[in-house]
Amino acid sequence: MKKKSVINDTPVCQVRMQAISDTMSILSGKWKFHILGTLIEGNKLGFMDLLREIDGIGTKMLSKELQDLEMNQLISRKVMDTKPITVEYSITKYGATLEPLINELASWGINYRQSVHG
Amino acid sequence: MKKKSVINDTPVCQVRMQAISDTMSILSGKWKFHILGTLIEGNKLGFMDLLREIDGIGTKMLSKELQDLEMNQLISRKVMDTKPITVEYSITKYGATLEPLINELASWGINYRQSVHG
DNA sequence: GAAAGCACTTTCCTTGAGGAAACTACGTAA
DNA sequence: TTACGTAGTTTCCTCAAGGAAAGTGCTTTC
Repeated sequence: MKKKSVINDTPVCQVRMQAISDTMSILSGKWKFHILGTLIEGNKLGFMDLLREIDGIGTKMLSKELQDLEMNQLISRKVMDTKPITVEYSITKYGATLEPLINELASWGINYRQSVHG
Repeated sequence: MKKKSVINDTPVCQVRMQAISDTMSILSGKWKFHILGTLIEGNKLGFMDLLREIDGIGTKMLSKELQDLEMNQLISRKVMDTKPITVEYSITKYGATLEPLINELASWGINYRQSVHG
C-alpha cells in the first residue's frame, strides 16, 4: 500500500495547491502575461495594436490567447462601429486584480537578474 | 515598413516584460510551484517524501524539476551519510523569496474560484 | 536469498504548444 | 483598380513537455 502524504494532506494545502493550478492554467502559455500587461498599460487597444506592441507574437496565437482571456472574463472585446471595423480590447475589472501578481512576477525577475549578475 | 509599438517601447516596459519572461522561464512547467510550495511547508524532505506529497508527479519529472530548481539556486540538495543513502531537499534563502509570489498565486486562484461559483 | 526501501536514470511514446505562411472578407484612399 | 489597413481563420509543420514503465545500484530487514 502506498504511504500517504503528510504535509500536503491537510485541507488548507489541498486548496492552496488547487488554487495555484487554477491560476496557472488560466494564465498558461507564452503570451498571456504579456497581453494582460500591455492591456493594463495601454487601456484600449485594437488587434493590430497588440500585434505591434507584443514583440514576436503572431496572429494565430494572439487571436487564440485573446479568446481564452475573454472566456475567463479577464479582458473584454468590443466591436466598434467604424468604417473599417475595429475592435477594442481592454482589461476588465476582474482582470485588473491580476496587477499585484504581475507586479510581483516582474519585481522578482528584476531582483533575480540583479542577484545573478550584480 | 512596420509601425513601431508605442506603449511597450519604453525602457521600463521592456525591463518589466523581460523580467516576467525570466521569472516564468525559471518557474516553467507543471510542477515547479508544487515542489517549491511543498518544500516551503515541509522544510527538509527526501526524494520519496516529495514523490508522495506531490500528487501525480512521477520520478522522471520530479528528478528533472529538482535539478532545474537546484541549478537556479532555489532549492538545495544534500546527500546524507545514512545507511541507505538519503537526500535532503530544502528551500534556499533565495527560494524563500518566492513565498509572496506563491501566496499571491494561491489567493488569486481562491478568489477566482469563489467569484466563478459563489 | 528474497523482498523491500531509497534515489534515481533511461527509453519509448503521445500530445499539445506554438510558429510560418497563406487565405478570407470588408472598406477606403490614391 | 491596385494597394493598404482592419481583424482575424486555416493549414501545415516541428519540437519539447510530460507520462509510463522498466532498469540500476546499494543496503537493510525478514
